[in-house]
Amino acid sequence: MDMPTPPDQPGTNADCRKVNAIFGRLGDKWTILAITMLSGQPRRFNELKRLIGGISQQMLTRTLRSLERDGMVTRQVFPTVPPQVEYGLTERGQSLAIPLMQLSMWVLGHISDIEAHQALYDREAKQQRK
Amino acid sequence: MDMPTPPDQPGTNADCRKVNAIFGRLGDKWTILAITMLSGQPRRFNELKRLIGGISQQMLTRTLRSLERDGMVTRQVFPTVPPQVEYGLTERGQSLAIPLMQLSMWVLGHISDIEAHQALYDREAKQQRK
DNA sequence: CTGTATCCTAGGGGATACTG
DNA sequence: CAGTATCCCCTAGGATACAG
Repeated sequence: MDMPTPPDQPGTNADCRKVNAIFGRLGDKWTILAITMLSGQPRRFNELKRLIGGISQQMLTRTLRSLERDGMVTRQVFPTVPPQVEYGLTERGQSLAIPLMQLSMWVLGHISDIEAHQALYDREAKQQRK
Repeated sequence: MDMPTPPDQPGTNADCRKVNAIFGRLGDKWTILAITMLSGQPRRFNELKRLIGGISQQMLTRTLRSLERDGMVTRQVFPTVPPQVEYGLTERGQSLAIPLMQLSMWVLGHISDIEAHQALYDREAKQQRK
């Protein structure tokens, strides 16, 4: 019984919020790459690391943990002598991969146009201020 | 003729990189919300601000500038006495909105499952360590 | 091989005040 | 009303060292 009006901001539709939270995940530096590399076949930790390329051990661990927490990825440990851990997409992870790939395709199809537009924009901006 | 092997990291497919870069944009705190609010009809600055809710003036400006730079959004200034600026989606912006909405639908359809899985995961993790 | 613990930095993002 | 300029904080993410 405290807040008169702003308990929930105007257009802050709860749905939009949630969607955005997940997009934040997907948009982080490695998540999409990881999902992509896992679609099709399960992969071992270092195999993933090589495939992704440029990711630090720690970030790969973090990324995979988050995905595991979301139920997107399974983690199976084989207690062999040098321990092996295999990661794979869950059903949910695979179903996510579908709209994800569609969006990826859109980006790939438009990326050169976008980059051209950025270059143009930057050129105009530079001229304006000097 | 310099670099023997690592000029481009292993799996660092250039395509994946580019897709990821755009996803970083989409995943930032406000971009998706802004695109969503602009789909359907153009909006004025403060109108957008109200609709989105919780966004600072500066972040709205930055977000819109980025979208403009990418050619997703148009900006039209009406030199009225209190200046008015209207933002709208370009054709490219509208075409992006399509796969974006599909992904949003996926998230909305799975968000409760995901949250449940997270809660479960957190509970198990907590028990394990204490 | 896989994972955790530290430490550190760059930049995203908020608040506020000021301008045309 | 729309936008810029400052200042400041917090956290994503890298490097490194260590452990099972």
